Amino acid sequence: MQKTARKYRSVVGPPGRPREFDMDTALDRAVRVFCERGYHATSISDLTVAMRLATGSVYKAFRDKHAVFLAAFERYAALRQEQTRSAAAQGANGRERLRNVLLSYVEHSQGTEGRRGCLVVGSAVELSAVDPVVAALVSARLETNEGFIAGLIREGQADGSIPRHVAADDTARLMICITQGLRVVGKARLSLDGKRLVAVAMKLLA
Amino acid sequence: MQKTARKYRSVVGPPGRPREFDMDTALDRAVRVFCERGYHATSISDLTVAMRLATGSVYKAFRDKHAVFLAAFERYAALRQEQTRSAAAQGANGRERLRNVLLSYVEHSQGTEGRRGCLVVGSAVELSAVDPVVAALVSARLETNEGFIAGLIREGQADGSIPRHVAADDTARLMICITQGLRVVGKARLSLDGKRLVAVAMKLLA
DNA sequence: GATAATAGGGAATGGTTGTTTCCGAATAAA
DNA sequence: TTTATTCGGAAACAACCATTCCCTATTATC
Repeated sequence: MQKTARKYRSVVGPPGRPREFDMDTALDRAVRVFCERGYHATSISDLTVAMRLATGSVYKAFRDKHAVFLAAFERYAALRQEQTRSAAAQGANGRERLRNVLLSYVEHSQGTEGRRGCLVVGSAVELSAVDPVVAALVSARLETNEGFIAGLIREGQADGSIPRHVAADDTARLMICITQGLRVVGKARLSLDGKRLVAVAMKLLA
Repeated sequence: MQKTARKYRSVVGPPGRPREFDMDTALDRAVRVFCERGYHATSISDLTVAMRLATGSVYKAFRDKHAVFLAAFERYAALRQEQTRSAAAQGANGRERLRNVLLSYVEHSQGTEGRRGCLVVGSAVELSAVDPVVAALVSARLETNEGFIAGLIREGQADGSIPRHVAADDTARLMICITQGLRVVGKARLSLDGKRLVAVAMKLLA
C-alpha cells in the first residue's frame, strides 16, 4: 500500500540514471495508451514501449499494472481539471465561464484527442462495474465536475448573467451528461460543431 | 462471411439436441456479459457459462469471439430500438413523444440495467478506435437514433407542440450526447431523477 | 430398425498475458 | 576507489486465453 512515488529520483540515493527522468512524463505516455486502448487491452508490453521503460523498471516504480493505471488516471484527471478551470477563467461572468467550459469539452472531444478518448469515460464504462477502486475515483471526478459547473451557474446567478429560476443542481447534472456524452460521440467520429452545439446547450440557462 | 444463423435447428439436419433451443436466448445472455464486462474482459469461458453452451457449441454457431460480439451487438441494438420506439409511441404529439424517449433513457440508465451499461456506449468507448467494423456499427446506430430524434422534433413542429425556430438537427445531436452521457453517468451510480432531469432537458425545445 | 448426418460437450493445444526474478551496466555520493 | 543504487533487459513462471479437434448422443431418412 506504498503511495506511488511522484518524485522519482531518490532523496538519499546516488544511483543509476542521470538523464533528467520524470515519472510524470512516463505517466503521460501511459495515459495515451490507456485512453485509446482501455485497461484490459493494454498489456505491460504496450506500456513499456509507450513509457520507454523496461519491464523491471515499471515494476520497480509500481506494484502492478493496476497501480500504473491508477497513477495514470489521477494524472489525467489533474490535467483535465486544470484545462477546464483555465478555460472557465477566460470568461467575464458566470454565463461566459460556463460557455467556455462547454466549448472546451467539445474541442477536446474532437480530432485526435477525441478519437483517443477520455480516461474518465473509459474507466466508467470499462471498469466501474468490476473495480470498486476505479468506480470510486470516477464518481468522485464526476461529482467534482458537477459541483464546479453548479458553482459557475450560481456565480452567474449572482452576477446577473443567469436567471435566478434556473435549477443549478439539476442543470449541472444534465450538463455533466452532455460533457460525458460528447466524449462518447467524439469517439464515434461524428462531427461536432462547437459553436452551434453550445448555442443550443446554453438554452438550458434560459 | 457466412451470415450468423438466427434459426438454429438446421432445416435439413437431423442431429443432436431436441431440446427447444433458441440462439436468441443465448445471445441475450451474451449481451448481459458483454455489457457489464466489455469485450476484452469477457472470456470465452465467461460466455459459455452465461450462454449455457459448451465451448465447441459456441464455435459451431459463430466463427469466433468477435462474431459472437457482433451478433450480440445487433441483437442489443434491435431490442433497444424497439423499446425506444414503443416509448415514443405513447406520446400524443411530437413534444410528448420526445419527452417519453428521454424519460425512457433515464430509466434504462438507472438501477441494475444502468449498472450493467449500454453496449453501444461500451463499444464506442472500448472498440471504436481499434475495430473499424464495430466503429461503423456504432456510428450507424448513433446516426439512426439522431435521425429518429430529429424526426420527432419535426413532427412536433408540424403539430405545433414545438416552436418552428428550434434547430432540429443541432438539437437532436445534443440530445444524443445527453442520452449517451446518461449511460456513462448511470454506470458511475450517480442517482438520476428522471422527472427533473427531463424537465431541464425539455428547455432545449423552447 | 439401420444408417447417415450433425449439434453439443468437453478435453487438448498453442499462444499470450501479467508478474517476478535475476544480473550486468551505469552512475553519483562517500 | 568504493559503495550504494537503480535502470535495463532477458529469462522464467504460472495462469489464462481463443481456438481446434474428436467423441458422443440424437434424430431424419431410408
